Amino acid sequence: MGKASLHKDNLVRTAMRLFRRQGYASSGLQQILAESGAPKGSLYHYFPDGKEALGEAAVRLAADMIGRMLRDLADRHSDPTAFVRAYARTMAGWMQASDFESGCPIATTLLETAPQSPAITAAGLQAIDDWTDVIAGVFERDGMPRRSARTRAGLVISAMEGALILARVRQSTRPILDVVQIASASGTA
Amino acid sequence: MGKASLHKDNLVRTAMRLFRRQGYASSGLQQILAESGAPKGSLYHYFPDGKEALGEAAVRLAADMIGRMLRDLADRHSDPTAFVRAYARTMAGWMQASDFESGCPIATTLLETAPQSPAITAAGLQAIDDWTDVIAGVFERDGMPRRSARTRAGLVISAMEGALILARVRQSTRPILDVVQIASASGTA
DNA sequence: TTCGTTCTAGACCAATCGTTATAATTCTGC
DNA sequence: GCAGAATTATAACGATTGGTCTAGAACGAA
Repeated sequence: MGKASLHKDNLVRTAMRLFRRQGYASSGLQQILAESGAPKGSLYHYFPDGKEALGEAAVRLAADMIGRMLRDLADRHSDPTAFVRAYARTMAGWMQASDFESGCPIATTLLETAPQSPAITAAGLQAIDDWTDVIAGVFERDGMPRRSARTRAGLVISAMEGALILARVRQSTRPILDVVQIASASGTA
Repeated sequence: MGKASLHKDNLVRTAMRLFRRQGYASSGLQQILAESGAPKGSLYHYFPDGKEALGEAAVRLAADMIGRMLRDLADRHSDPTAFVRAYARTMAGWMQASDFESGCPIATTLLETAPQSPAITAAGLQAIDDWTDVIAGVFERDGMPRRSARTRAGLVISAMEGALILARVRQSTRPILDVVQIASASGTA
């Protein structure tokens, strides 16, 4: 047990990478197969429901990755501003490392499929809920009321998602780093 | 003169609508042709460079639409918070009217093509620059220094782009309406 | 009417799309 | 070694992809 099927993992990882860079529809199963190194016949064995199931798995994997990263940062930073700054710096680093070709690993897929594909949309919803929990927790821990903390967390996610779009178009990490201002702003009426 | 070719306009309009809802790669030229009502032979007559040129035109049309809307709201609202609130309400209305199927008319296309396609990326860059000008103008008019105003405008755009993603996934206009808080927040260190 | 331009139809291209079915292979427990 | 399950290869499916080419229809000006 625990093998968790190397080939299956490679398929999902490769799908995530390609969906992130070039989108869901543009990434053919052939390309995913080829770049993952998984055997041709293994795709429909591990994913009998085809591409949509692979898309869902890719979104779930991405959600886990980001979620783990956020939890790690939340453990190391009690101050919300410092936390969001670390978050922004991490994403900016990824963006730069990809030469501004890869942003959020779920945004493109979701925009192409939500809400038409229930499976992928549900996976995306869980991802956003999970991230919201973590980020709101940091604000709450700092004394912010629960409801405000969740709204603020949503704003951080929105701003980050948008910033990852602007960064690719502008070919600059500036929009990403500016997101930190959301954390330190005072609440509104 | 000024006919501006009805068929060409219909092609671009239809392309914008479809790219917005289902993405750039998922929208075939056949579908665009069919839904636009334009003659089959007219596509490559008006767009000899093919789909990419159509994508660029769609992005430019969308940029114009949003730009005009923003300028109209900027004329009617001198208070930045009121302006962003009106902006958010407009976008929320569109989102709801489309049954949460259509968000930003350029985001999906850009995520699928930037920065690989220089033409589409350039069109997207101009769009964002234009919107930034309008929004920053409202903040400046309210007394905010120019640099801060432009940064804040970028945050509003980022937050709105991200909120349009979250809205589709959540099937709720809440994330969009929350963007107004960006306008009324105090600046940061 | 005639000429030249603008526009459109239609056939066709090779390539790829996601998917299915069947058969062969490899692995695992006994 | 044998049986059965898990995995993989291969071929083919119909549909569609974006793009090209040629022929001709519709048009405007002289």
